[in-house]
Amino acid sequence: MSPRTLPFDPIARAAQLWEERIGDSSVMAAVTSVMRVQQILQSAVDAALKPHGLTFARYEALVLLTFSKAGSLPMRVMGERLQLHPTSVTNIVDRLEADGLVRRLPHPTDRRTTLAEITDEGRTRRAAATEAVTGVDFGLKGLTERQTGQLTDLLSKVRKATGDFTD
Amino acid sequence: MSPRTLPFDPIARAAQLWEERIGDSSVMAAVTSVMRVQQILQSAVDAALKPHGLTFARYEALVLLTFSKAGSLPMRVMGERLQLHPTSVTNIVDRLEADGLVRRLPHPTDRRTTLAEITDEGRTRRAAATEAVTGVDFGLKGLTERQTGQLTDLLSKVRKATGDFTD
DNA sequence: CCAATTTCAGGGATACTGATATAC
DNA sequence: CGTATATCAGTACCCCTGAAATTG
Repeated sequence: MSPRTLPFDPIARAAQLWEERIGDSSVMAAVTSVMRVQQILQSAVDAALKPHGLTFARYEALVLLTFSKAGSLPMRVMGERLQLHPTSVTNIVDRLEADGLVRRLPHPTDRRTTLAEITDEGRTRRAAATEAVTGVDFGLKGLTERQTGQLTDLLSKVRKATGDFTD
Repeated sequence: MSPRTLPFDPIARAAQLWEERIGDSSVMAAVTSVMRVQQILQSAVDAALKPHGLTFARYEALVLLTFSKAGSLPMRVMGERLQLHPTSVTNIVDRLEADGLVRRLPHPTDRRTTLAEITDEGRTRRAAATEAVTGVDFGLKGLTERQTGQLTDLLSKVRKATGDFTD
């Protein structure tokens, strides 16, 4: 495996060269930074969830169902909220159902739609997994509470501008 | 396909419920935001690169080689700079070489290592791809230049705190 | 003998396309 | 009839593990 630490900031170095050869580097540096930090967070979260048999995507699905009033949601709605492709929802619910964390139910009035309902075991697993990920701060380090909020705010501007939501 | 736009911010809503049921939500909101924005940027960049037959990972490799003095680097070094697994470097160089954008060369003194050298066609492709990605601002919208810099700074704190680099 | 570099085989995760069955 | 929901088959991409071959 490659050394995990470089003696310089590779993004800052790339930005400098980009500036000399191509042009303004601020957007490129920001985008590359998001990509890299996402990798860091993803691997930290996945490592914390692995002992619980969950990936981040499946964990998010469990959390979403936990927060729903009836403990169940149409799969289409899950896809909307989690921004997942319909086939990805099918796959995630498949795995969760195989592990007994979720149960498929027919929708009471619309027979096209399928509800995914969290099971008792799913709720237990979700609680344990939450302890695991919060215990490592989701892999997020180096920011004050205020800076953490600033990061969320900046990213929400991006999400809003790209049509992720309106309000 | 699900509607691409929700009439509310799903992360803000999740954060509110998290706060009521679990506890402080600032870290969870920031991490979820990074994940979501990364998806948005990745798909925007990949869409811009697709007509040029490149993924973002392969594009980054081309840029790295373009910036190197000799137009070539040991594959191990590419992995370090791009934070890629050795097998991922092999795969990426495989694809680039199959497209004639990169060439494998023996290292002059260390016969264990292989150099990847960008070809003339690779340089041409890299330039065209750069126009494509900068033309859509790498998918990054909604931030002023100053906010873009703030985002990079905040994320660099995270990268440094997690050992991505030292300086 | 041990370490470094690269490759290969194989598996896991997610995203997408296109097609299908069912139901509104 | 057209639309919506979910599934399935197949593909692509990237990551990782473990093992091997070559060389330092």
